[in-house]
Formats: sequence, structure tokens, C-alpha cells
Amino acid sequence: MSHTTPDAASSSPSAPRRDFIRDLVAEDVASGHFGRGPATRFPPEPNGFLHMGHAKSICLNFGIAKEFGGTCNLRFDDTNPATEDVKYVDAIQRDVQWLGFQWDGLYYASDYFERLYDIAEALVLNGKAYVDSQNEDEIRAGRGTVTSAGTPGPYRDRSVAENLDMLRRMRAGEFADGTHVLRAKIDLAHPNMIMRDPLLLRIRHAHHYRRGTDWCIYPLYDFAHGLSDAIEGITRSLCTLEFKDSREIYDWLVKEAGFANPPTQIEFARLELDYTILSKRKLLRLVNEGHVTGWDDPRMPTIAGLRRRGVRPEAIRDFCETIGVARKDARVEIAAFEHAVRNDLNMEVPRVLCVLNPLKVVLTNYPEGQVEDLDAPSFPHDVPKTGSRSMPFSRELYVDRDDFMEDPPKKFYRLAPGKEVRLRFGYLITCNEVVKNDAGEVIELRCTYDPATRSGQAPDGRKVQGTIHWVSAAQALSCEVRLYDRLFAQPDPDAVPEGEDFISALNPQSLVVISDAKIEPSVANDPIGSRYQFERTGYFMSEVESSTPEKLVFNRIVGLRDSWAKEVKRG
RNA sequence: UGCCCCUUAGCUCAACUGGCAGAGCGUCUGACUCUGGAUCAGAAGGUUCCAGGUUCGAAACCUGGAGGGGCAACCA
Repeated sequence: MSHTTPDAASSSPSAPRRDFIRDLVAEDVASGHFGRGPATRFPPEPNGFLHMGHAKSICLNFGIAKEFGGTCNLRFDDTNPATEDVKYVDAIQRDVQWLGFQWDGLYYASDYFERLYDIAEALVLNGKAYVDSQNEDEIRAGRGTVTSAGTPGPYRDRSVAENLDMLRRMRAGEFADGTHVLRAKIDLAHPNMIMRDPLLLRIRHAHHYRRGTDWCIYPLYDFAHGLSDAIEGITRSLCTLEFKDSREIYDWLVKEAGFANPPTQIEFARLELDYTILSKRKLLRLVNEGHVTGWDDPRMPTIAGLRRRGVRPEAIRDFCETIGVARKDARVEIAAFEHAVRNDLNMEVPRVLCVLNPLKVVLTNYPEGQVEDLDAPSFPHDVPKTGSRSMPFSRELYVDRDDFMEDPPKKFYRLAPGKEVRLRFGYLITCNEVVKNDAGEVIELRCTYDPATRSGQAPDGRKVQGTIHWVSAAQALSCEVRLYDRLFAQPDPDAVPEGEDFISALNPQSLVVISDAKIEPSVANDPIGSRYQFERTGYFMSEVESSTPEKLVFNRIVGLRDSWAKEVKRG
């Protein structure tokens, strides 16, 4: 592969993207440095649902394992009994699998508590750790600040025997929460704050969703994480940039614990997407305060929300591939994600016609009572799929209100008094008369059709610029359409005035429900959960949770790119 | 006022580790004319954060500076 042409490289869809992490892993493989194959892990804390940020990490960790013939574990980092729950464990497993990945090992940090405890005792025996009996405030004060050194507390030089005794009694549950902690004995003046005698174990008499109440000294992140990696034989431990400073304690611990060829931590930038928020803490607030219907609300950037909305895992994986992996923070445009979603659906889903805001059209010269079937291909010419359905055509139709203007501006290629348009897959029609109600609202258009134009072409060769979608009024199915839009009204939801928070940046238009849209009858017997492109409108999926055969409900997955809207905005 | 990291096109990333700064998305223009979508073709867009230095040659290496971010939770 050393002399591939650019063409050959880009035409190979499975060619793995190169990034600094993959480069390192490739070196590991070449050098045999670890003495074992590449091993990664995805280590979520089960305290919330997975979101797009996790998807990036999942694609990276599992992707590397797949590309290099290594392994990837799913490990629940469940070291905090206060926040964790089995319901999150279940959701996380479901979401990882739905994304298309299968873990090699399924592990829980809470299964390593005994092992970690043994390491803690060894540390004490080696004079590398001590039991500190100061309270939280005293410990904080003793740590100093970023610009000043900390000072040793009164318990720092306890004897090994006393430390061991205290640690054993901590484990035995003799002490109350907060009375003692185990600390590594490193350096209270260390330039890296994390190294100023970091806390290893704290007492928590609480119910843990897996351990119940049988354990009461919970390891902190820094103590649990690297050692869990080492226990599992991980080679490269991938995490986000904010853990950069933790690398030093990570290395210190795996070395002190005596692991040969221990794993190494590599940091990459966490994903930020504009117009949404990728923070479990903040997403939990949206759920708890009722701003969304749940973790799987289709507006949520969670895997479960995206799945419910109709996004396919292929689109998420493609997106994660295109954004790449870097060492600098960046906010990715949501447009890039929407593009990935369209790109995926474009080649996969059939086209149908659905009128969102129905406006009746009566074809005055079409025979009363007549219905003819028009054949309509389900895919455009450039999508390599076949299939068609038949669409009933009759005297009374519905078209979209947006496709009619009584007093149109220039370059409006749709219906207007005296103007001719093409009905998709059907005839050319001309608008002759506009019927209004007493309030002056347009309620009906009276048009004539040209019987010679069933093919969509005029025999006399006259050009018709616009093509609009329609349904036959009598046969169309009434359905509900949920138009989902961006969750927040501004790119950075946290950029709000002083005194406000991201809640005030929510987009009030993030869900618009249309209760009586009209869709062509061909979809009547499709399974719930089928995806479509509603031509000229967007991609939609029938809502698994709310659709019934009697009343279909569709979620808008993503809109089509709309250059007319851009034209309008431009004025 | 300490330690660590980052800064290349609007955005995300490249640049074979010192050899003519490129790609995707976005934007714009055009083609097609039964999706104002898609697709296809083309274009615009750069003082590689700044100032010095090393070198025949610097985005890359060195020094100084600026801007941004992380770290002082018994969260992860």
C-alpha cells in the first residue's frame, strides 16, 4: 500500500482513516511493544444514556480493535454508588450493539473492588499510601493552589502498621462516611495538582446497584481507571483531553502495582456539536425538568433519541469517521451530521409523496368519479434500486400550501394564478381560479389539467419549470407528522447572558406537530418503523412508539436541503 | 500566577516527520430538467496565531510572546 494513487485510496471505502492514535497503534503492532495484540475498551459510567460524544469514542475504540485485529471491551466504570443504575447499564449495551459493535469482554469496575483493595494494601505496605483522617475542607486546604504548594497534614506520616490497621477497619465498615480516606503518598508540592497525594478510596455506606451494601470503600476515578485497564490487559487507553493531567497518576499507579507492559493513556478531543449539548449532566436536567419526553426523545443527541427519530447507525458511524480524531477542542457543525444522515438515507429509502399542509385542488376538466393509477418509481434514476408503486389520480387532489402563492415573487416555480406546474409523476395543471372563505383565506384552487401530458411532458415542447407533490384527496391517508428541529436556538447553548443557563437557549420550535397531513395510500401496509423520503420535504420514519395502522405517525429524521428557503431568506 | 495541552481555508482534518500547504463538509457558479433534493462539473476561500532564530529550504525544530482550553470534586 505504499504507492497507492490518491484515486485508489479514496475509492477504497474500507480504507481506515489515519489519525495520530491509529498511527500509534500501528507502531505497537509493528514493534510488538506490549507483547499482546491491540486492546481497547469503552468505559462509560452507567449514570445516563449514551450520546453522540460516546458514539465517537465507541467508533474509535471498537473501530481500532476491528481494523487491527485486536479486542475491545465494554467496561462499566461503576465506582460511584450514588449516581448509577441498571437501567443505564441495559441502555448502554443496547445502544453499543445497535451502533453495530460487539464487545469482546463485558466487565464492571465494581468487580475489581477486591483486587483494587489488595493493591491499596500493597501500596500501604510499601509506604506509598496512607490513611488521612482530615475532613474534606482540611484536605482541600492542605493541597495548596495552582500557584502555591500544599502542606502535609498531621496523618501523613502514620506508621505502616497503623495505616494498614486503619485501611482494614475502613473496609470492615467501622467508620462513617467522610471520616477517613486512603491517599497516595506522592508530593504535596507537585506542579501537577493531581499528584498532590491524590485520594484513592473513600468511605460510602450506600447502596450500589450491583454490590448492594456489601462494600463501603469506593475507589475514585484515578485509582480505578488505569488499574482496571491494566487488569484487563488493555494496551492503549483512549480518553478525552480533560484527563490529560491524570496520565501521570495513571502511570504512577500501574507501575507501583507492578504491572508489566502496562497500558498507556492517549487523549483526544471530545466531540462538541453546535445547536445541541453533549453532557450527561445537562441532558439529565432536560429529562428531569421535563423539557424533553425522556432520554430517547427524538430531539436528544442520545443514541436512543437518534434511533427513535429514525437515524440509522450507518449514518452515525460515517459521521464519526468524517470528523476524525484530533488533539484540539472543536465544535462540529450540526450541518455535517445532518449531511451524513441524508447521505445515508438517500441511497436506501423509497420516495413517497406526502402533503404536510393540504390545500384542495379541483381539476375542473377531469371527469367526475374517475380514478386512474399512475405508476411512480420509488427511487430516482441515480439510486441503484428498483421498485415502484401505483398512485391513484382523480379530480380532487391536495397540494401543499407552500406550493401556492397568490402573488408570487420572481423565480417562484410553483403554483400561482395562471401558472402551470407539473404534478410529480402526473399531468401538467394550470391554476385558473382561487377560492377563498369569508376570512379571505385560500381554501381551494380550481385548475385544469392537460390530458396530453400524462408523461409529465408537453407534446408541444413547452417548458414547465416546477414540479410539485400531491395526493388524491379521496384515497390519501390522514397521518400525523412530527417535525423535529434543532434542540437549541443558538450554536452554543451555553453562550447565554449572565444569570441564565442553557435551558433558556432551548428552541421553542424544536417540535412542531402536524395532526392532519395527507400521505399517498401505498404506505398503508408497510411495517411501522419504515423510512421514506417525502419528496421535496425530507426523510421520515413511522414512529415505532406512537404509530398505529389506523393512524400513522411520522417523525421527521432530517429535512432536505432547501435552496428555495435560502433564496427567500436572501430576499 | 504553577503545571500540562492546543492554534493550518467558515468547520473537521491532511501534509510521507525539514522539500511546491491539500481533502471532505459548508459557500458560490454552471449542467441536468419529472424532487428548487440528489447527482455531476467548476470556482472562491491561506501572512500555517505573532516576533525572532537555526537551515539551501520551516506549518513542522529552537527562543520569546499572544490567544484558547484543562487541572486546586471524598464526580467520572
